[in-house]
This record gives sequence, structure tokens and C-alpha cells, in this order.
Amino acid sequence: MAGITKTRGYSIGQIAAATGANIETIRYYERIGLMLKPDRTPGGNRQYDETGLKRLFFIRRSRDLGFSIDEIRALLGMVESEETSCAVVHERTVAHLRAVQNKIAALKKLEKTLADMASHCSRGDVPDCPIIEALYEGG
Amino acid sequence: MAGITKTRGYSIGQIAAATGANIETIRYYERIGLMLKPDRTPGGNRQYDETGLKRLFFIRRSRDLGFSIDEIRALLGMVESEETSCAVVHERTVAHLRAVQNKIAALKKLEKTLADMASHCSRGDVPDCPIIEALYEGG
DNA sequence: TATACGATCTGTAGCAACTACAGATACAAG
DNA sequence: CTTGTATCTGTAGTTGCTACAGATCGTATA
Repeated sequence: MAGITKTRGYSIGQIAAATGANIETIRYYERIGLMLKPDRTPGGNRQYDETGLKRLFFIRRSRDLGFSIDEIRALLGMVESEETSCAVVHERTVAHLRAVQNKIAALKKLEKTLADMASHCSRGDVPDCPIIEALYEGG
Repeated sequence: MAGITKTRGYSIGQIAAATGANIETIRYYERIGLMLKPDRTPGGNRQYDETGLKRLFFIRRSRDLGFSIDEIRALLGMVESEETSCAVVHERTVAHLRAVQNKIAALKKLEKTLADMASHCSRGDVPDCPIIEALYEGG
């Protein structure tokens, strides 16, 4: 009688703790339609079931992997509709992978430029700083 | 008489074209105090001089290198104040470089995960997609 | 000189993806 | 039944812009 019956479901705080998401973020996901509207307790508190919990795990994991909200929306749509094939999911994943690789390439260039700039600096008390000069470059 | 006299300065459109910045962005930089308020024509249009143009080049270049507005504010402050040494600028640059390197490392991990996920997918019409399974991971 | 047309003007609202309140309830434990 | 924590709604802030609307400026041409 006093035990936590599973049928009660999970409070928003519980799924927040379980997934590492922040409560306000979960409500935000609901507002933008990424999380479905859960049941409520008689008092009006959100009550999630396994499905909701899983969906949040899916969203968090996808976000961690850098998928945008819109991409996640599309992925969830595919999961929902039985028609969509694994091939389409694969396509999207690869597209995202490419984007990540492009970002890495861009950041590497940037890293090189910054490292070069830093290496040219004597770090002394000189007022003429080669880093500053480099930042004015192009003018 | 009909020639473009340099003393007239540059319009916002001209410095936008020169630096590649967008006009609205320049006004935004002014609003947040990154660009200084320029002179105005009798009619009220902005008129920039070399100093303004150079400052915008500096800002754009720094942004391209991934410095945040606040970091640029600090860098510009150092340029302004004669007291600040090159060493401090170096320090900030290296700190930023570290941040970039950390981001690269994080993205590389992510890249690996995505590549692994994609490689496990047969790309067939199978409804059970290993990518989707992987996204549900943690639940 | 008149006028047409593009460039600028101010001010505000929107974007992603959250985060951070305020002020009011709900709920669980003692 | 009280206390204290958890949630509730709604709104505003964050970063770095971008995109309007509706008015005015500036200039090239007839």
C-alpha cells in the first residue's frame, strides 16, 4: 500500500533525473510538440509513462549527437510511421555525419590559424602585438 | 567637384561591402556598443572613417575565428588601453584555442559514434533500424 | 529643378534551443 | 495538519544575428 506502484507513472522531476534533461527543457519540448502531452494527476501535475520516458531518452541522445530539433522531429516521425524504411534513417544520419565532419574541418583550420597567431607572439610587454595585427588583417 | 572626396567617409553600405558584414549586423554591433557611434550626414545617415572601418574588420575577423562578442569586447578594450600587454592578449588567444580544441575533440567523438551507428545499418527496408535502436539507448 | 529609385533610417519581432525567474498550487512526509 | 519540496503557468532573458515595416535620405537622370 505504501510502496511506489508503477502504475502511478513518473513525475517530470523523475524523468528529468533519469535522462539528465532539465525540467524546463522538458516542458519546452512539450510546448514545441517534440514531447507529447502527458496525462495529469488530479491536481494537474504531469505523469509520464514508459513511452514518454523513452521518447525523452531518444530526444536527449539525439541532441547529444548534435541533431537539431527539426531533425529529431523528422526521425521521430519516421519511427512513428511504419512506412519509413531504415534506408531513409541511414540517409539522414549520414547527412548529419557529413555536417559534423565539415564542422570539424572548419574548426581545424581555425585551430591552425589561432595556433599560428599565438606562436608569433613574444608574450612580452610589447605594445605592438602580432595577434592584434593579425586580427586587423583584411583592412 | 564630381569626384568622390575621401573626406566624405564611408556609408554603412560601403563598409558592409568592404568587410562582408551585413548592414543590420553593423547596426546591431553599434547597438550593443561594439562599434562606436559614427558621425552622421546632415540627413542622419551614418558616416564612417578609417577607424570605424578598421574596427569592423577587426570584429569580423575575430568573429570568423570564433571569438564571442564578449571576448572581442575584451580584446578591443586591450587595444584601446595602452597599459595592457601582449601577454594578456596571448593568454586569451590560447584560452580560445583550447576551447576550439575541446570542441574538435567532442565533435570527433560524435563523428565516431555516428559513423558506427551508420555502419551497423543494412540500409534495407527493415523496420527495425539499428540507428533508431541506438538513439533509444540509455533507456 | 523635379522626380524616381535605391540606400538608410528607427524600431520591433523573429530564429535556435534553451534557461531563469515570479507567484501560485500540488503533493508527500512527519 | 503543517511544513517543505516539487510542479504549475506564463513570460522574459540568453547569443548573434536576420527580417521586416514604414518613413526618410541621397543622388542620378530627364
